[in-house]
Amino acid sequence: MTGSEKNTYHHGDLRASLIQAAISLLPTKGAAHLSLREVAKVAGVSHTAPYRHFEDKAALLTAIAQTGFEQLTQSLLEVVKKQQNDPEQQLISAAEAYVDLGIANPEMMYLMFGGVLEIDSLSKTFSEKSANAFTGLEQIIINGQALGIFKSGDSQSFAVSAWSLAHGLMMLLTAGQLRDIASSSEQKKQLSRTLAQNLLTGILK
Amino acid sequence: MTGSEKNTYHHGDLRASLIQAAISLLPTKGAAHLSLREVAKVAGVSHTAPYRHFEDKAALLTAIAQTGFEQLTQSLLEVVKKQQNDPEQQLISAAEAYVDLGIANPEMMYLMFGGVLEIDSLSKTFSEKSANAFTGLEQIIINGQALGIFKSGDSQSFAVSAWSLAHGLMMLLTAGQLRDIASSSEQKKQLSRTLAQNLLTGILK
DNA sequence: ACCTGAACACCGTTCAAGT
DNA sequence: ACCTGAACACCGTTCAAGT
Repeated sequence: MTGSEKNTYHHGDLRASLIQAAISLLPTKGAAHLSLREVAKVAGVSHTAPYRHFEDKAALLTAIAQTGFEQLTQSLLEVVKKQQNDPEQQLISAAEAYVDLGIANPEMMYLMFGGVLEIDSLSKTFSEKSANAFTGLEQIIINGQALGIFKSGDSQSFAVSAWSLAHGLMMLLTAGQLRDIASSSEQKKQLSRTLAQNLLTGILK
Repeated sequence: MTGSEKNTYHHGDLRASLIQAAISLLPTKGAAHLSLREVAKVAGVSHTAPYRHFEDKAALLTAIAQTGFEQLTQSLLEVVKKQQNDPEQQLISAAEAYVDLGIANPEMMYLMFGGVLEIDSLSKTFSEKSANAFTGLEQIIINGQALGIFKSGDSQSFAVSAWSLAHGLMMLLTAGQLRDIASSSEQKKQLSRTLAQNLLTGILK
């Protein structure tokens, strides 16, 4: 018992255990109905123990959302690396990765983007994490412009366009608004590629 | 007292009064923290009275969300009518109207799209109301194709593209994710027009 | 330093009872 | 038919107390 085992239950890194417990409950309970007391129970501590590690429930939820933003940033970075020097394909794959994440973790998406958390509470998380994801997108655009593949001009508005398109599709799919159009995972991913293509080539004749 | 006044407080149309009370509380309390007991108090009835008119809290929230979908559908219809036979301008104005609604009612957007309600609970509302909004969009596309302004081809994917773009931008703005790029209402509306333009003309050279 | 248990002010929901 | 009040099983949060 010199450290090879977590000494007992309540010890080690309760903060991390609480985050882990909350993430495990998220898919079944839903972002809107996650209870701090149940998280504590799953972590094996009393319902007041979390207050030594988080100021309140919102602080715990923010910590969870942060892991979601990290996941999102990482998926996008992987996509960019795998399609080196093909900005067109990068944009299509980025949209697909975004939709993929929503399919896999709908309740995490609601937590990150559904207004569960106050905007101010997420401020720091956003500035650091979701800005990174956006910067990745902007780099794809700027690179594509340098290669002469994309139109020159307002790179920021191009990046916001791509982000909005992918984000909107992901949210509409997650909320079930497009279930008449795409129900299976494969249909959803196909739709994300088609939409990215539409943004690339435009719909004007 | 032959009908010119609502007989007393608890009478007339409590169902409508409850919906009205809930809508009035929505902006300040937030979709995530609206309490049925407080709605009842504002409506001037006991906290159990709502159960004569709604099966549960979710049913009340669904009724509120439905008014949101009606508002959305109506704004889009107005836009279409005001820009008759100019599908390009219709698409730009539709995006702007969508963003406008989000600016005016952020908590309503969270209620409609933020995962507060179960998908099944919204099923009927969606089939009837948000399908209408989408049908309006599709009509813009089909009309534009008939006029030779838009590319021929998959009109449905064009409509979903426009919807996703507007929806994503609105949600990102509402959640504060784009506050470094657009903070004032005018900047947000400008951004919506720019993005619609990007979708129209494409970003590929 | 870290955790517990009692306590408080809230919830949503059910049900017998009142008019 | 419609509404009320008590009751139940939950919440988030605070605080004195334990180790």
